[in-house]
Amino acid sequence: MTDSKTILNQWADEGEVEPEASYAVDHALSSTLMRGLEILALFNDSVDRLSNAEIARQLGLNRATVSRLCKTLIHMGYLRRDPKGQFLLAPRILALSYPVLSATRWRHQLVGPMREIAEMSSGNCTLAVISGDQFVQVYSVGNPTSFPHVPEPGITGPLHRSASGRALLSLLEGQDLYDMLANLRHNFPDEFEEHSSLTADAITRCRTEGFCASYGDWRPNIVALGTPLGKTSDGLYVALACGLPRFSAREDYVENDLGPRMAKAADSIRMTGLFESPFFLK
Amino acid sequence: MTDSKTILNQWADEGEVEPEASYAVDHALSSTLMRGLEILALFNDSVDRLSNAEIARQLGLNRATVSRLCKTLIHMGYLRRDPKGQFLLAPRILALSYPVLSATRWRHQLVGPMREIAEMSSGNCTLAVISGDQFVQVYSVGNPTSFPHVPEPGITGPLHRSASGRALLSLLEGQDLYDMLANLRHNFPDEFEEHSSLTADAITRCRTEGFCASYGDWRPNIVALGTPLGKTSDGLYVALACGLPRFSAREDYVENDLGPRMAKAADSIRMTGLFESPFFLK
DNA sequence: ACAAACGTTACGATATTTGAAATATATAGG
DNA sequence: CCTATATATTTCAAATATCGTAACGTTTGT
Repeated sequence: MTDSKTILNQWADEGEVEPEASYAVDHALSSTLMRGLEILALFNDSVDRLSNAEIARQLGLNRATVSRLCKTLIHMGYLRRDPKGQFLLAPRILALSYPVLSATRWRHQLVGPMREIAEMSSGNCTLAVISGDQFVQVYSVGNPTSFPHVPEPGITGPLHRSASGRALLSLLEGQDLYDMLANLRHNFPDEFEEHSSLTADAITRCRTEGFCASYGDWRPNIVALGTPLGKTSDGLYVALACGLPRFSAREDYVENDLGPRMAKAADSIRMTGLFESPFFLK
Repeated sequence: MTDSKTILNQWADEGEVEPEASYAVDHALSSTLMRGLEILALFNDSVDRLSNAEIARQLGLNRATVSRLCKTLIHMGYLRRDPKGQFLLAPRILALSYPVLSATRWRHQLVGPMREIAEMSSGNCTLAVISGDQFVQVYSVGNPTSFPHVPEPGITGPLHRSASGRALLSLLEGQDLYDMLANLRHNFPDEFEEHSSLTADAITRCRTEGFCASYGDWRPNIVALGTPLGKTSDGLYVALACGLPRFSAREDYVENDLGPRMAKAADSIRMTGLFESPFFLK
């Protein structure tokens, strides 16, 4: 424990990441565009429709401003209105994602192995990549009904607090990892501290044993295993994870059976040459 | 043929749709936001990376402007740069889609029937909804490798020139259909004329026989069958389609075997009560 | 029926965005 | 290797697009 703390501190202890930026309004950025995108990002799993006033409240904007921005978003086809006048995301928003999906054709080759993992864990298996300081789920197989959330492409989550995320972090090397951790610490000061030793352990474990486990660190009722895959030719870091309901996950089984098997699956996926091997395996 | 022309003309012949708008800069819309979104929309199946200059050229913007907008998009996490400095969509863009996908939970109940259709046609089966004047594919099953494109959520296509689109059009009633057709004619004058009789026939056929066929009207080498499903509780029009390579699609088989079977499949899907039945079946 | 909350439009002030020009960096060609 | 061309970013002042106030019309709820 002290050991792992030390490792993490070594990596990302002192020093401000961005001396002053990030909260101050950066005059090199376009605030109108940001606000428009922030409106789109307000929608999520549980909030699928929003009123003008609600948007204004949440973003601290004037109602008139929101009205105009939403009108623009509707004009562009990314928003629609329900009969009551509330705003909804329009399906056309999927079109923005299409190029990302079609650029990850390699994904299809992982369907087989992922199915196997999902079956052997009686849970689901997901594929995630790093985007910014989050992981983004790109694909998933398995039974969705047994989960509190809907595992679909586009779910995002914290890199330092989930099995997927930690497996992804383990792929970062030297300065890259340092920067990312510093960034995470900066953005989630409390949370980061709370999970720092678990995160450090998980990273180390991914590198030595090929997998890591999270017992509800992110979604309370889900036990997850993560395993790093590598980096694609266009620079995406990729990891696999599998998740199962907490009640059906005996620790002994997870650590000594499922974990090693996932590591093995990852090994054989890497054999295909789809990814640049992690630095710690070279 | 003259018959079908008449039908269509009846629906949407004379009259300008929007007296003057649509090309003139609408001062009620936010141009900065539009430009930012237009940048994201430049990416597609074949164009996965763009330079600043290329973006500026395509959108007719100053390079400095593009630089700032892209910086903003990167800051928001929706764009990234490759080693050469070119811009790429970041996976985080998938996160915008997630609420749309998770809102269409009913989709999971169609997986079974869709698999069957894909198998019996030795092609693929796709689920599409209307968004604006396009259809958007929401889900697909089947073998992707035999196709020239990658069938993934997010593909968009023309409502008047594809089996999916025509099946969706058949669901629109009265004024709604009239408006949509007028809109399509306005946006694609030549194309619309060229396909008008086929479109009219297809709509009629969907309503009477439950399906329509397109022999390469959209993707030249693909024969597609479309069948209307209905309207979801939150107002989305939904249709199924199946596509197969042209060479393996004998017309007799398509018309007299596959088509009726798709119509039958659609019927039994409608029995589940997931959708509000089409007006022409009430 | 009234009050309160909401959504949209108009309009003037102003803050944000824009494009030109300059700088810096990269790429290609001779 | 150097020059020439293309590209990306920054600065800055001008301009204009955006914002918020206020007013209006609607809806909702008491």
